[in-house]
Amino acid sequence: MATGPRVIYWFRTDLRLHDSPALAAALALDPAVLWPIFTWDPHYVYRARGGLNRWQFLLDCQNDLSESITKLNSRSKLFVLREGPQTLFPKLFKAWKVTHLVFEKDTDAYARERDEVVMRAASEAGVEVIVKSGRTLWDSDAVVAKHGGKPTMSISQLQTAGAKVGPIAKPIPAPQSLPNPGEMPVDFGQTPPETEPDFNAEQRTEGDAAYAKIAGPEGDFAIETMEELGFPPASTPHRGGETRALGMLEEILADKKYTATFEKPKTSPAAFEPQSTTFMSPFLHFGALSVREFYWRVRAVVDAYGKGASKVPESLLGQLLFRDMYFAAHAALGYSFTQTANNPYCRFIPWHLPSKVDAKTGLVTGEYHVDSTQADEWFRRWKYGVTGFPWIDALMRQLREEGWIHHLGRHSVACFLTRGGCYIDWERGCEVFEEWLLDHEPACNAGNWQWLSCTAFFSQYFRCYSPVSFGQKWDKQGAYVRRWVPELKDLDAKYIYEPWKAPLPDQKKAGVRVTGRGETQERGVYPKPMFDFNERRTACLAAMKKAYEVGLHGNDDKVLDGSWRKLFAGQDTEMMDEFESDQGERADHAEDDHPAVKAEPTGDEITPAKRSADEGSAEQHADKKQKF
DNA sequence: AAGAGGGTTGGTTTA
DNA sequence: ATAAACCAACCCTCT
Repeated sequence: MATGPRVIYWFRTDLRLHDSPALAAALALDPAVLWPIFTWDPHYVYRARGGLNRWQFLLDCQNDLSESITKLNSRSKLFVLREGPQTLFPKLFKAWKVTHLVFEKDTDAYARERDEVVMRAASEAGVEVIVKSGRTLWDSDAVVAKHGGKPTMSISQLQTAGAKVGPIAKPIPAPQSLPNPGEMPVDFGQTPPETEPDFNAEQRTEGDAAYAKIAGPEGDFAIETMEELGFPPASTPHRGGETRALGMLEEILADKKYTATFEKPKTSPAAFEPQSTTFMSPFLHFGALSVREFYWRVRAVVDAYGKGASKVPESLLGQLLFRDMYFAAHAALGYSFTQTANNPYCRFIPWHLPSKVDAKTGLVTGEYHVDSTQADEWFRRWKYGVTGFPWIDALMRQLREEGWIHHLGRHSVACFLTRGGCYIDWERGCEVFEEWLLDHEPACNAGNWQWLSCTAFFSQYFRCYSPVSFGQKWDKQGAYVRRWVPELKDLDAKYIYEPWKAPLPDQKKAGVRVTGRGETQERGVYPKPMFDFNERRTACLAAMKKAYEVGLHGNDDKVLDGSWRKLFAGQDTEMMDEFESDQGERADHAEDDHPAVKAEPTGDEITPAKRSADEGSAEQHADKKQKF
């Protein structure tokens, strides 16, 4: 056996060979053997929401990386072990006689906990751990330290703190060779994963064999397949991998004008095939593209372009700064950054469908209270793209099928679900994005939902996206809507954003009937709008004004113990209805009150009569509130 | 210290 | 057709 360091390089969200400070540090050890491994972590398989499209994208990234590793050393590849890292590593350290464990830092709240456990085990086993920052422009922990331990809540704060950390590191070239892997005995017992609760059970339709054997079905540490995971095929046309990412980057950079003059607010959310933005975000998420490689390559084009180049924050480089801002905010706050409860920086708004919070841990459980069956119906119609507003429905359908929509499209649907329509908790939308986005990043997703819902980062709640006008501004003829809502593809452009206004002869001519509430899959039927948007906008605006006046934040005692309701007493605006513990009380009034909002188990069957009774007028809600 | 100005990305009406 | 003014008015930073 060769002497020298016996190194595990643990790949996680850094599925690349180029510009990897952690991989460079591993190779600098001059290892006698180096095992590039990936551990199949039950947390992501069962406890985090992950849609088929993102699983496919991950597998693409792993396969591409593995091939690239094999090109550098025909005896090596990405070795995948099917067990949680917390239990696996202590066994690997012994069985493989490991001297060093090297990985890239991950500041995600779960990742930190996981890595703490692994590092403790390494310390007990006498294994040296090397962790290098490589996922962001600046080490997020260093940014936080230079920002007084506080989360970065604006671009200027991030820039100021970043400047104190130092210049953004220049990218490191990919290695030219890799050491051989050592022997890989796995004659120890496999610790079975916790499979309950399983947030992804619904999509696991083909029989879960993810953990059947620690080294995979053939015992060769192969990369998983969708079949092995129990998943049907993904629907997205977008494919992952470092090779693809670097190829796409070259194409972007080749268009110097596009790269240098990019202004995010001027890129169209209605553009498709191709989209108007770079589509680099899913690759950044999995680390298939280094953000510093992206930054410095763009920077070179911008610097050479000279006058006329766009500026931070609208520019391409500005977009990368936002990403670092959210990462540093998350690094500072941990789990509380991705929820309202116990988050001092997140405004409390009494939205419908609030998260259930575990009283012991203070963390959201992944379930929510149905305080209003009407709101729950709106939420489902929003999620599945049958709101009756074509612009919103097109976006949600593209998101579901492809795992990606333009940033401004995300603004539209997020505003619509929260402060500009449904008045539903941003955490509900955040969870749907978590499931469906290829580029889902816990920090960026939560941060952007807070931004759009005006609970943090942004507060001009009177700037409200119209589900009609905003789409029209970008796409008068409605090509985007026709692509994603084919029921409407032949409708006159006059009505494409408001099909309910189309006279019957026009509907007939276009082969569509605008009717119902999206409950049917029938061809040639498109639902009526689920509410009068202008009415809802007015109600939401008034409610936001009230919530801002009350001025509570997620960590306020009154929020955590429920006594916040007193501060909203007697007001006449939209807000969270009573639920559960309050239910005995509300039952007393239920008979003579408003039947449509009576607490019912998941009301799929809301009659039209009920619906009109509950159709969210502020007066009705006021009436109801005063009784309590 | 009060007030102006800025804040990646609104909508509608009027000139 | 484009641009400015208005809508009703948020928070934070800077001077």
